Amino acid sequence: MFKELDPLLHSQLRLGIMSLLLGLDSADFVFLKEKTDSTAGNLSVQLDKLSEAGYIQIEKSFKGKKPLTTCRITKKGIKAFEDYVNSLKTYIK
Amino acid sequence: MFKELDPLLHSQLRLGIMSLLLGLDSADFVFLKEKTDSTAGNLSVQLDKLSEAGYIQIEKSFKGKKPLTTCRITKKGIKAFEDYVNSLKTYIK
DNA sequence: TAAAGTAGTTTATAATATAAACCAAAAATT
DNA sequence: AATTTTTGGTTTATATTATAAACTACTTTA
Repeated sequence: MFKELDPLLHSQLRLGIMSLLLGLDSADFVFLKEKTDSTAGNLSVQLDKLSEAGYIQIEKSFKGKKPLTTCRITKKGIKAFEDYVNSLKTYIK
Repeated sequence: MFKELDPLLHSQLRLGIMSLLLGLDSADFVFLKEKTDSTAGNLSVQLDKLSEAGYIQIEKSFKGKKPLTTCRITKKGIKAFEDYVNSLKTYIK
């Protein structure tokens, strides 16, 4: 009947992050924060969860003197997103 | 960018309930429990929430000697579901 | 008549999302 | 040059949620 919805992706903010990353080579913390209209704290936590699940890869460096957190979606993340969308389709016709 | 996802519908079980009710005139508790593969407790709670939001209408009666809980989606519920699906589309392309 | 099943509700618990508070460094202001 | 503000985050606390467990009331079956 209905397929399970990956709880890691069934979250507004995490889904937004993944949606953005899917269409880009990479995105940094500030960009994601602006596009998802989230608070830094919430974003930080959700990025960690996606990273721990292996759905994204996080690289910390510096841009000049400022910290720079760069995120990329992984193959596993792409697969998970696709599966999630397919599962969703069992609910929305 | 991304539209808000109605938190009342952004829940696996409640979305499943609404999805079922959308395609039927009505459905009873036992039917919904089987189709959504949920526990009675969880189903009871989630039906109440949908009902309190005005997304469904619940009617309690008896079928012979057994209690019968019949649910129907309301116009408001249909609208909310449609809005939810449209919002989702901003995330899944 | 005792045990098991049906159709639920209520309550407790675990997980989640989110915000608030915090930190270190850099940049801007006085 | 000292103080304030901003930037780019992390950590911790809180409120909400989902879920399961426990319970109720009645019915059916053995």
